[in-house]
Parts: sequence; C-alpha cells; structure tokens
Amino acid sequence: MADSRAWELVMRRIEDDLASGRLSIGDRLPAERALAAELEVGRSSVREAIRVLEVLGLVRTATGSGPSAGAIVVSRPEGAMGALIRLQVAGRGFDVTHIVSTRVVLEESVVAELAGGGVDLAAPAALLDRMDGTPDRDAFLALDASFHLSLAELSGNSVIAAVMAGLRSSIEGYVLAGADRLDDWPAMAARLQEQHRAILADIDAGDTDTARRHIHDHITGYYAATNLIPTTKA
Amino acid sequence: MADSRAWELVMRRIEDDLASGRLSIGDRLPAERALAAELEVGRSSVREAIRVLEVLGLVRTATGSGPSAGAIVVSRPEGAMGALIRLQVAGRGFDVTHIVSTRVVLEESVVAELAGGGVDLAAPAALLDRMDGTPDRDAFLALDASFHLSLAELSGNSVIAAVMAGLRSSIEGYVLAGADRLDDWPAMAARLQEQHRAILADIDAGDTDTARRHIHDHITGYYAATNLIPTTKA
DNA sequence: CGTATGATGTGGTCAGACCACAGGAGGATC
DNA sequence: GATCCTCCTGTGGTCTGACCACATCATACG
Repeated sequence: MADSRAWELVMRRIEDDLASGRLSIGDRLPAERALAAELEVGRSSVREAIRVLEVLGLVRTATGSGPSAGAIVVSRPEGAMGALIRLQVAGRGFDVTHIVSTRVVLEESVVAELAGGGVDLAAPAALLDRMDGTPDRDAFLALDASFHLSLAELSGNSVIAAVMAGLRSSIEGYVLAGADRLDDWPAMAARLQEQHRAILADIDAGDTDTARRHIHDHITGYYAATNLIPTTKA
Repeated sequence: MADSRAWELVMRRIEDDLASGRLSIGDRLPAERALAAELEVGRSSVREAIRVLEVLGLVRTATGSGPSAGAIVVSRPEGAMGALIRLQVAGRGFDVTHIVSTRVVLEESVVAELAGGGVDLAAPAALLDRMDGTPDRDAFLALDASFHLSLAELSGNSVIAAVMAGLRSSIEGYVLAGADRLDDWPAMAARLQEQHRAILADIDAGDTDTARRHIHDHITGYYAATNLIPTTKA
C-alpha cells in the first residue's frame, strides 16, 4: 500500500493530519496551489486527492475567496459508512473494532452452541478442503466467509445465523480491506486454515471453552495482524 | 444533484452506462483522452471522475498499453461496502434489503420481548420527546437511532443489543442516505414519531403481535418511502 | 454614511507536454 | 519453422501554465 501515485500521497497526508489532530473539523485546508507546492506535487494530483476526500465526505469545497472558500475539513472518522469507505481507500483502521467485537460475540456463541450438541461438521470441513486448493486470495476469503456462515447455520440459532448472513458482505469488506495490507498472504492463509481446523476439532471434542478461545483468537488475531484494530494481548 | 461540475457529468455518465448495461463488468472504458473528447470536457475532469470511480471500486486502472491497460469496469453492487458507497454517491438502491431484513428480524424480537415483561419505558419515551423539539434532520435521526437502541437494551437480550450497537452506525448510514431522497422531511418526521409512540403503546399494553407488526411496518415503511427497497404491500 | 467598483485569491477547467510502462509487431537468430 | 529480442505504439500518471467564474474585501465615490 505504498503511495505510488502522487494523489494517494496527498490524500494520505491530509488523512494523517486529520487523524493526528493537526487538522480538526472545520479547519480550512491550504489552497490547492499551496498544497501542491508544499508537497511537491502537481496541482492536478492535489485536486484528485481533494476530489476523493470530497466524495468521501471528509472535505467540502467552495469557490471564491475569503474564509468560506477553499476545501474545508468537515466530517469525522465516525459512522460505519465513513469507516468503510476510508478503509477501502486509505487502509486505515478507525472504528472497525465495533464490527469485530460484534463478530466475536456472535461467533463465540456459535461455536459454544456447536460444541454442546453433536452436529455434523462435514459441510464446513469440506469448505476447508476446498480452501486448501484455492490459492487465489479473494476466492479463498469468499470460502472463508461461507465457512463461518455454515457454522452459524449449523448452530441452529436462527437469529445469529440471520444476522451473520446480513453482515456477511460487510465483514467480507473489512476482511478484504485487511488482506490488502498483508505482505505474505500464503502464510496468513495457512495460519487461518490451521486455526479453522483447530476450532472444528474443539467442537468435535465438545471442548466449549477452548473453542471459544480459539475462535476469539482467530478473529481478533486476523484483524490485529492486518492492523485494522489495535493489537491486544490478553 | 445537478452535474454542475464537469467531472460529475463524466462520473454520472459512466455510472449510467454501468447501470443500464451499456457497460458490463470487465468491459474496457474508452481511453481518457477519447472520453474527454467524446464528452467535450478536459482530460483532467475525466481523470477526477475516474479517480472517484476507482476509489469507489467501480473501475480499475492500469498503466501501459494493450487489452489490460486502461480503465476497466470491475466491481458490482455486491457487498455492503459497495452498496453503501454507491448509495451515497449515486443515490441508487441495490441490496440494502439485506440490512433492512436484518433490522426487522432484530427489532421484532426486541419489541416482542419487551411486550412480554413490564419494563420501564421512560428512557425511550424521553428520547421521543426530545425528538419532537429537534427540527434538524440529522440530529433527529441520531436520536432515532438512540431510541431503537434503547429498546434493544431494555429488552435484556444482550446479544441483540450488542449486534444493534455494532450495526448502529451502518444503519444510520443507510437511514441518512435515505433521508437525502425525501422531499418533505417534516412530514416523515411526524410520521415516524407517530409510529414510535404507537409501538411504545403496544409494548405498554403487552400487545405482542401488534407491536411486531407496527415495528415491522415502521422499518420497512421508511426504507420503502425512501425508495431504498422495493415497495412491498403485505 | 452608504453604496459602487475594482483588486485579490480561490476552486473549476482546459490544453499541451513529458514520463514510465505494457503489449504487440516485426525482424534477427538459431 | 520456431524462438527470442528490439523497437514502436498507446496508455495512464503527472506536471505546468493558462483561463474562467465567483466570493470577498478594500477602496473610492456619491
């Protein structure tokens, strides 16, 4: 995720200023020409960055002169819409923690319920096998989503299954955004598969507590590895 | 939403082509220079539009020549991230239905549980009163979200409450996106308040079925009125 | 004191020029 | 004939410089 393109550098810079507090809501950005000079890029690159930030709702522009002109920082990293959008664009974290904690709560109860009754884990196991033969990252992650969803369905808790189905695409978005930030995808895929199989083994053995812990680490570990949430040791 | 700016015109044009099927996934866009000539705008305007579409995931760019170069239509209405993004930018509907149905499932069970036991509805009622004195749309909707969330918390179902809390900002995003498409906001606000109070009355009266129906209509009605989901009569 | 009027600075746009890169065409080589 | 290499072409990415329309503000004028 290097700022290979000039406009990305500009955008990143502005976002950094916003995240670090150098820019606050309502502050006025330097003029496009000044920004271009300062960052040593062309004005067109600055404009492309501003355009993106404007569409993202981070900045508002106005023509003319005086205090009300120029590009002004408006919105905040608040709101899932903003967070999702920023995530995809800038690869930043913000409040992904929300959805991650939601996932953890849901999936922990899923595996707990599964570990209780003797269910047939053939379907999720088959998905794992398919994933082993899927080097393509995005295809792998789609199967991964199916795997987690199949667990939810097997749990018999229809509410959780429905919620997770509804969340599927959101979660996939975060997961993909995170994957973009990984250097060594094959290593991560191997790690995920290892954890997946450990969880299935836990369920099969009826070891509720271990299953909870494993799925907790599985989920938070992924987001932590992708730097989407703060790394937490516990 | 006039295409007052040239780059908006370009973006809209491409989005229209995509929506109408004139452009399909994988199709290659004309070269930037050709597009500029065709639409009679400058290349920089085309670039700003392309930049936005790229960030939105609708288009992919690559340098060089040959079939793999140029801007290529790529992503689709799939995924909540894409849906949210398209929604905000293009005002189009796509698959909001997913999150709406999730909300309905969740909130129906919430009011059902509330109608069962005798809980203190003072907190949500107070929120409704505050909303009456809140003409500002966004502030009103923020309170609205708090209202629904307070119901979830009162229900005592911690899983649902957690999920709804996690979803809050996502839902708010959709709700706001929908509100943008309403002509007469005050009328909608009044209608929402009427429905809110009816639901509280249902809960107070212990009328589970009516409460379910009312909250169902309340939620689906809003999204239908904003044309975010197909209008369904039932 | 109030009202025109011009100066100033801003975003919005355009045209033209490079650059780096990917792919294909076509020749050189075996 | 098949293979490799080289050059050419077209593309996005960028920069520069130039206008324009517009909002604001200082100034001059009545």
